[in-house]
Amino acid sequence: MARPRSEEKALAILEAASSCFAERGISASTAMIAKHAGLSEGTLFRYFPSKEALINELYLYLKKTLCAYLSDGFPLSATLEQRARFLWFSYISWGVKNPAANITLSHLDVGDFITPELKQKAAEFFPDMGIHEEFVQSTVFSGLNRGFADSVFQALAYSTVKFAAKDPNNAEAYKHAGFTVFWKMLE
Amino acid sequence: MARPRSEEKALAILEAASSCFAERGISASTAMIAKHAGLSEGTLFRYFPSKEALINELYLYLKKTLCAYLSDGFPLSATLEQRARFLWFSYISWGVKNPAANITLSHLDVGDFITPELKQKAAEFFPDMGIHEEFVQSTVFSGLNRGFADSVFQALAYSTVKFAAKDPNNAEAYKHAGFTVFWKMLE
Amino acid sequence: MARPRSEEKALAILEAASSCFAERGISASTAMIAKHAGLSEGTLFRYFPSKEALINELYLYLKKTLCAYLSDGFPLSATLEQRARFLWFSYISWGVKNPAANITLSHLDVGDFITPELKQKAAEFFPDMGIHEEFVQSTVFSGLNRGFADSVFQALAYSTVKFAAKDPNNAEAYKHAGFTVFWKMLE
Amino acid sequence: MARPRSEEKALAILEAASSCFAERGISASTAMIAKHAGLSEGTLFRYFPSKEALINELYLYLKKTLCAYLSDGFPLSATLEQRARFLWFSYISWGVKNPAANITLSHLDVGDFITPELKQKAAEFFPDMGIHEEFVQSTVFSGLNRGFADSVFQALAYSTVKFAAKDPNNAEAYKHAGFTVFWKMLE
DNA sequence: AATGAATGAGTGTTCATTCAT
DNA sequence: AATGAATGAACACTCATTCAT
Repeated sequence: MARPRSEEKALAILEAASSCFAERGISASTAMIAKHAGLSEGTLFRYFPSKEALINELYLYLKKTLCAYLSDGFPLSATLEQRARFLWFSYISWGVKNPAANITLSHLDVGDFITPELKQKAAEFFPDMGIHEEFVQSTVFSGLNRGFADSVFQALAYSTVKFAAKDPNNAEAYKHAGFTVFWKMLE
Repeated sequence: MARPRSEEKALAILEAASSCFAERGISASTAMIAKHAGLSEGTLFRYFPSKEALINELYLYLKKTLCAYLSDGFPLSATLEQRARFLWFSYISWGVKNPAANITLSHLDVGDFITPELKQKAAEFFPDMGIHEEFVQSTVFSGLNRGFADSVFQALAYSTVKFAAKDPNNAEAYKHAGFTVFWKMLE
Repeated sequence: MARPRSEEKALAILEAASSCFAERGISASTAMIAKHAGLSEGTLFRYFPSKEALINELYLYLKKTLCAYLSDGFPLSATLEQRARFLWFSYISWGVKNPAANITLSHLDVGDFITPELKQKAAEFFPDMGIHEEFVQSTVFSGLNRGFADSVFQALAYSTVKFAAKDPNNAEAYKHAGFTVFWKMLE
Repeated sequence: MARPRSEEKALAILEAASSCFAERGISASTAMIAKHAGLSEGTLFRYFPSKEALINELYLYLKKTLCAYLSDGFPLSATLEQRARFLWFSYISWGVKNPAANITLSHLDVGDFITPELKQKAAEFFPDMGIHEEFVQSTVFSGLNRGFADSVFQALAYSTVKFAAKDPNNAEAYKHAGFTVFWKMLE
């Protein structure tokens, strides 16, 4: 099952999977995904040996994409609040711009599709923004498993994106409320 | 008269569904659920006319159970902090004692399986604890859709339960961290 | 499986079966039939040992009922045309008054649910109206299996009832057209 | 390119459906049909998206086949009697040669499986043989719904085929008797 | 390398029939 | 005698995966 060369097709499948999973849940069929990608049913399996493998790769792909977005322009040497603010609003902005990706990621993060190992691996993509350390040393989370803060942060972000997307007129209010909560957690 | 329909079996199905959904997601099969409940496949459908109906009833059942747990001993006339504290620790305690129920509820609350109407109905089971109002009028959430605060609260609670259950030695620490965040949101 | 005494309930089941089969085809469920008869699912099987037996008894019941209707007032010693006319218009009248029975009988007569032996037995219920002989000796059907004439007659009658019921304004025209064809067959 | 979808298999399914429906009625299972066609259950649904669609296509297929048979050698400019005679004997001959098709068509024509629209569409396959007009304007049927004449004709033909097939020694006699009735209806 | 036809286990659901009550 | 809960085989249909082309 040597991976064929067309990176473009692999990407098309990942994007199609993201949008199908967002629309129909993880039970969206491989046939539907292949069709959305403009490929035939069998071809999908030349790029991903199984649906499970596709799901895993999709998880990594989405996290990488998100991570690249967050890194772009990140003010590494700014104050903590400035960095946190940048992180938060970038995160939400990505979610609002990529609703399918956001929904799919929330499905994948909540379900049992992704092994803890893979989640750990994905977490490592995130550049050192000097925030995690603050998080872990904050009054609230000090001494606890780093994943806990992540988990709370993500859940907060998913909810914020969901409500901002559903009620665009108040999007800014949701974003700021979310940030307020986030910032309180760091204090 | 024929054998009466047994409430016990309906409960067995609901419990089996909760544990199967927790383990396999909502796509766990009705056959698997029936087997876990110790019944034949057909019997499940005498108690619940469809999988969808089972899911809806399970949602109400779990919310009711949770609600009863929270109401038990609730200090109606205590200070806000005392009430919030009771609510939080009861919530987490229930989740830790009923991990399958907690996971299943998180699946149901995040997915599209339950209609907003049913969610609303379930929300009405909860006794008036004088907390919602504070929540909604708090500095953070004032003016926003009430569902947003709920959603954030629940996400926080689910994460807390998850980590407390996974790492029982530090359970207390997670619970207190979670409460701290919760309380900050109310201020 | 001794037949219980309540003849009334057996009749209720037969009538319910007739109306359910008319509405839903022979695949109407025994549960539905029992419900229409005002009985519980299991009770049906105390009166008829199986669905197949019910179908067979229903066939005989409907044919008997029809036959009694045709016999009522039959002018045994009138001319052939008068007898034929009476037979025809009675037949159609019964069908129009008992649409469910008519539809159910047409289902049973056309399918393979009823054995030829039973059909033969049912045919013998019909009183000697001195018409069959004419039929068999008519120019058209002389020398052929008596069932052939029956079959054609019934098909003609079913069609006539169907169209008369569907288009009541022209019911009389259909009846007379049907009779004309019938009469031509006897000449 | 992958294996092309084989017209042969679609035909095998249609033929299998025809024979299963003839034997067991329209409730014959898709599994049985697939097995008779020498295919797996799933394959049937690649050729026909649902049982209902299969039934509809089968109806059209059988009507088309019958129509092609009737058209072959039809003496378009002969006298009415000659045309009627050709039509009748061809019809019966086709039915006798294709007993399953004849039985299946009779089930489909009498039941509620085929929409009036589809029946209308199938009727249009039949070439203009200049007989319908005579039929509809005949003394007997003039002024009545065209479907009535059709219905009577078909019922007559189905009965004739049934008896001719069951009693081959007298097949000719049944055919001629049937034609006599048909012809009387046209006069 | 790409295709899509073929597969068969699996899905939610129905139903004739049995049997404990 | 009557009930209706319980059953499990059967149903129409889906789908991840394989493989001939």
